[in-house]
Amino acid sequence: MITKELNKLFNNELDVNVTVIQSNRPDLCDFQIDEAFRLAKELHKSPFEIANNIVDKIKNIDNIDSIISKIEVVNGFVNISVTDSFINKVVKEVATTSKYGVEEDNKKVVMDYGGPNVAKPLHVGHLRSAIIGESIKRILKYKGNDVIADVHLGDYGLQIGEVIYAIQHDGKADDEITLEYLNEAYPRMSGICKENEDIKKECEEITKKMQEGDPEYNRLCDIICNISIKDIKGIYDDLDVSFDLWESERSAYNYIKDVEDILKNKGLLYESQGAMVVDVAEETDSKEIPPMIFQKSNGAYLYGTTDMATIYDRENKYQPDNMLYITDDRQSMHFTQVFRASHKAGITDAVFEHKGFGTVNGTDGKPFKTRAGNAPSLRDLLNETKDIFISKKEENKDMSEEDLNKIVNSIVKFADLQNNLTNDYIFDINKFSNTSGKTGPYMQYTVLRLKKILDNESIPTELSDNIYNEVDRNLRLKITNLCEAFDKAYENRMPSYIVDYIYDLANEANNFYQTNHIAGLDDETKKNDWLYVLNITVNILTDMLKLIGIDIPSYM
RNA sequence: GACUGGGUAGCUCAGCUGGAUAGAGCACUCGCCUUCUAAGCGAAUGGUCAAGGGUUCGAAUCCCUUCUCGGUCACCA
Repeated sequence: MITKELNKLFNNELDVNVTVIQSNRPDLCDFQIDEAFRLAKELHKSPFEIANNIVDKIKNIDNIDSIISKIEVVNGFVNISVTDSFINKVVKEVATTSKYGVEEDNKKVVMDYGGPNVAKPLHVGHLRSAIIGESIKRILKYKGNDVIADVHLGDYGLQIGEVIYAIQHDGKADDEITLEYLNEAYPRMSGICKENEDIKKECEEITKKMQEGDPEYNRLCDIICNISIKDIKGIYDDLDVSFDLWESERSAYNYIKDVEDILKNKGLLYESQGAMVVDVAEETDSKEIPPMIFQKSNGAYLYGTTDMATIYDRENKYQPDNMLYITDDRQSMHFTQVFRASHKAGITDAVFEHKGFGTVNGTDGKPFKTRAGNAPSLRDLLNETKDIFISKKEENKDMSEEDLNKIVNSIVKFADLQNNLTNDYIFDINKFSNTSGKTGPYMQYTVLRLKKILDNESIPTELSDNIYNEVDRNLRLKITNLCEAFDKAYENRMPSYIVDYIYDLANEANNFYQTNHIAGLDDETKKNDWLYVLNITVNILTDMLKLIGIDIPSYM
């Protein structure tokens, strides 16, 4: 918030455009302006001259002494330090403004994340889409946008055909179709279809007939979906991941015909190698973008078809400004095709965004697999994390399920979201169960111990002009930097910027905790000031943690 | 092969729309619990930012080349 205010103030007064940024040399100053170097060429003057000029102008601003305590030119950089009273003024602004001063936006956004496949058990790969998507959704909402989140189930594809094949060949009665059976049948069939072309063809045939409305296949599909969705909802509930819509591939089938007509009317659909496709290549492409396959040569529809139909449906129902997808980055080609085809067809003019995240790898750097060869289930991972956490301390055995769940979530989410989401990462259960250092539990612990101080005190509403020591000052400065961090996360759709901010703030707060004791303070002003600062710190930490899906347990 | 994303401390990663001395966590070493929760705090150690060249006042960051590891490239999602 300080850089924003200084930028506004300076650019009103200066004849050149400058940008104030956080200092990267805190030993020298609080803020800096690097513009002199850039302007040197433009203005044909030396950077030193320009920097001095900027400083002179700033020094002449009315009442500037109340804001800036020191401003000087060092090696062409303009170094600025602000007064304690100005820091306190901004801390008060942050504390009393709605959403700590984060400015609102008002777009309508449809988000598509989670994307679990019915009949396939959730594995660690699904963790990423769920928690990254959930966090981005909360960030978008916090910014004031109208967000509609759709889990968008994969419930009508080949995997269902494969499982139906298994059910029929295993001679399973309806009541014998259980979650355990599905968890076993899908990976088995998936393996068989890779080896056996004939069986694969049969499964494809079943899939196609189901999509064409075969009553028996659709009845079995219902059974499979009901069982699987119940399980999926249970896990998402535990992860505190929620959706406004539970639409799916299957629900998109209602709109395929409409989209097909539009494509035909516009002459965009044509036959190629037996399939019906939409050409999406553009002249500026640096690589070949193959056409989007709308309908397979055997008549069945694909992921791209249902995605287009879904886009058509969303446009009709919500007229969103943006449609945002959170999936594995390996799907980026698919989305390029779908987005282009949709814009060409004119079924929406919404801005499409695909945020592709990296793959979860094992400690060997290869896609994560258990010894049995399949990806480990999400449920197992969460349980194992919980067990390891409980084993860390004797008292943990007595924690409530609710608190344990909050901690397991914080461990898993904080570990994931602190990474740059576009990169792959190595999944290591030891890292995911770590509770000290840059981890979720560290954040929760920080909040709890600060809260303990506030518990029996009344929270002051006034803040004096004083700052009492360097640690105190650092904490207050960090508080004033929330808006910048938030906006960076918002604009880039990257929760990791918020994670970084929370971690830095918690670090400063723990530093403060260690250095400055409030209990037994005689100086009432100092005590009030510190309570004020700690209170706003706790509030910010709590709210920002909430944005990455982390709640504070009652005790730890 | 084309396109694309990586290669930064022993390990896992930040930093990448160029800025002053490259940062965290884990691990290792040393201090700090009669004072609000030690799941904490402080200090120390650890780097040719894959290699080479270029642009620039300034490069981990931008450009080129090479090496190396992933991923994608028409009927899976």
